[in-house]
Amino acid sequence: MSRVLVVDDDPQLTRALRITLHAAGYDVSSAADGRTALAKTAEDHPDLVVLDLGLPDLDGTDVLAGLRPWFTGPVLVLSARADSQDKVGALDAGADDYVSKPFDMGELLARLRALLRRGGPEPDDPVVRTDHFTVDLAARQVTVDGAVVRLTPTEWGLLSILVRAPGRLVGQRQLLQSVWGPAYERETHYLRVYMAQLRRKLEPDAAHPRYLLTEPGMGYRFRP
Amino acid sequence: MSRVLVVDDDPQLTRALRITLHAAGYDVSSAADGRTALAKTAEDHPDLVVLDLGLPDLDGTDVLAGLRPWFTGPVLVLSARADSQDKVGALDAGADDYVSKPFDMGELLARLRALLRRGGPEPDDPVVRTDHFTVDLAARQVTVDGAVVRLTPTEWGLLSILVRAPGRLVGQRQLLQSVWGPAYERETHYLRVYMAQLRRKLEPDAAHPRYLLTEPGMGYRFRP
DNA sequence: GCCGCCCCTGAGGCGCTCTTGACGCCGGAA
DNA sequence: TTCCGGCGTCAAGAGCGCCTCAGGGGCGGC
Repeated sequence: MSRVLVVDDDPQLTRALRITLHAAGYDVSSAADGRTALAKTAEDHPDLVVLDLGLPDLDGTDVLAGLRPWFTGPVLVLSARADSQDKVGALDAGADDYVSKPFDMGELLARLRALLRRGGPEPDDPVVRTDHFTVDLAARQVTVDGAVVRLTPTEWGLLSILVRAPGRLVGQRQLLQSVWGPAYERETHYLRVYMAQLRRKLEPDAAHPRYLLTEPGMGYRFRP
Repeated sequence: MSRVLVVDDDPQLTRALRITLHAAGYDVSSAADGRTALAKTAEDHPDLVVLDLGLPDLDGTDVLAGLRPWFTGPVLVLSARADSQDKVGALDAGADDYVSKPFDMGELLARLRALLRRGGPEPDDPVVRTDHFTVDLAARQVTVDGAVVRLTPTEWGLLSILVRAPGRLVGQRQLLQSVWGPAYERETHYLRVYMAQLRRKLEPDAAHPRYLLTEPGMGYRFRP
């Protein structure tokens, strides 16, 4: 999960942010003044910094200036001042967003999500490779030994689910629900037919699958 | 110089934004409703979209939904509503920033700068070439074997989306949403008619497409 | 008002995909 | 051993998606 550094000198607000962010699934660290903030950012390399402008030792803009030359992640500025002039200053100093206090926690979280979505880490390598075939999830294309192989929509639906959970067992019910819909939970025969087709198209030896494995009574598993 | 698309149904505000943004050095185009917004974005591919949520034809969220699958630039949402719930909804629907009306023009400009700074320079090669035809996305012109070919607006909308995602499969829903609007998601027949026209105009052998490929049941793909 | 272009709609035909059924194999339980 | 449930394979029909061709209607230019 993403790591967030909270910089604020108000222990109460810091605590509230810690709890909320942690509950939202973030890995949180904090700093109470500007120097610590700079040091911790250099040390931890967080994915995002939440920066309060009112700090005891340094002006918030100075922290921004110290951060920006080398820190490439997004910075969200918190401030008690709602003046447009302050916002413009902070944004032009390198902040990516500016939220005035008091703020709504839900909105803050949404803004964090938006920032992380954009700047965030490359969303998992969308290409899955094995020794015999590759699956390009973004382009929706499958190649076997370098040659493009055409899949039907149903085949693709099945394969993409399995491939997105490499090594993990995917239950039959889950596969049927995702590909055919909730009404088809019991049609396990469909799975057998289409898994056979996928194996014929992808496996080097369809009779002895190396990548698309059956877990009898449970479901199927993609082994990279 | 960055290109900005302003989507708003209030002519007065649109005009004010046009003037201010132009004075700030941006290249501005505008749209007064959702359908036009989607079409213009697909055609012009601006660097940034300023989107008012209150539009006459579509809900602003629908426009966002139609944009997001393929438009990678930042979207700044304008809205008369300051409710946190609305902000969260828009941000999670894919907006990168949210500004409530009335707003300070200086702040808006600062936020635009912040968004564009992060989005970075668009290294998009505006000319796509194949052995048989050339698509100039900036000039909106297509040449086949050196001769200029005229496309209708709908044909161009379709082609430009496909050509901007070379090698990638583009779903029929996404194409219909982007070119015709969210209400036409099911009209797959439109796609067939216009793909046929594009093939007649661009492909060396329309009956056996080399560049504009059909993926039955899923969508279409441009193969460079 | 007339004309041309563009968009939408419909009918027909074809190929392919999904679905369904029948059958054999295998391992475990009775 | 026999029975049985789960799995894999093969095959065939129904139905749907796709392509082509053609025509009507709307809108803007002249």
